[in-house]
Amino acid sequence: MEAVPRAFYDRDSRVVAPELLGKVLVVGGCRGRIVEVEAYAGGEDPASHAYRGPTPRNAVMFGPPGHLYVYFTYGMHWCLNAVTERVDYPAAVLIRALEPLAGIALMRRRRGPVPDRALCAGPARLCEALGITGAQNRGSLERGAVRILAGGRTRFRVAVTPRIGITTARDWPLRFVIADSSWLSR
DNA sequence: GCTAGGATGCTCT
DNA sequence: GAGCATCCTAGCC
Repeated sequence: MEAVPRAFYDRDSRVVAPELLGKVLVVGGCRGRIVEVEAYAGGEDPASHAYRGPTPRNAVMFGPPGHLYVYFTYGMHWCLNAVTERVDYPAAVLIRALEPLAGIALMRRRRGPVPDRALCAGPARLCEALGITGAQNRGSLERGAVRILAGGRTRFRVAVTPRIGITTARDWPLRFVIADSSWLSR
């Protein structure tokens, strides 16, 4: 199946985020359906890493859409974003949970003894399950080692909630989930 | 089932 | 030096 084209990402992150639901993320032999995302919306979003302007860490958010923004947090965890919007406008969508589809034995080995329900239910958990680290930062989602495929499920109900794990702009309704999925982070 | 607290180090002030 | 887009374990219902 074809990867989602760059033009898909070249739109408002609040539009791209719900449209990523149901699509399939591929890394090597591992695949998972995207069931939970959060939008981080450019310079006007005080919860965004890019809110205070460009830094070495967030530089990729100011670059072209359709690339990976992978950052390290809490001293031990990696999290994965898809960069959206035009060059110089910093926005991204955080991938928060996947429904494991393929490569599940490898995911279990990487994650250790956790129930399958927790394999990819959280932004740092899915990065560990898929072997994603800062080495993948700036990679192309269209041509790189980590890709998102066009197509996927489209018949499901989308629920919108506040974002998780932030303190500023906590109430903005920018978390999107497949409502009846049993693979969500909470 | 639930909550509280600790791990651990990079990033920016 | 403070804060962090998190996760896991221990302890207690």
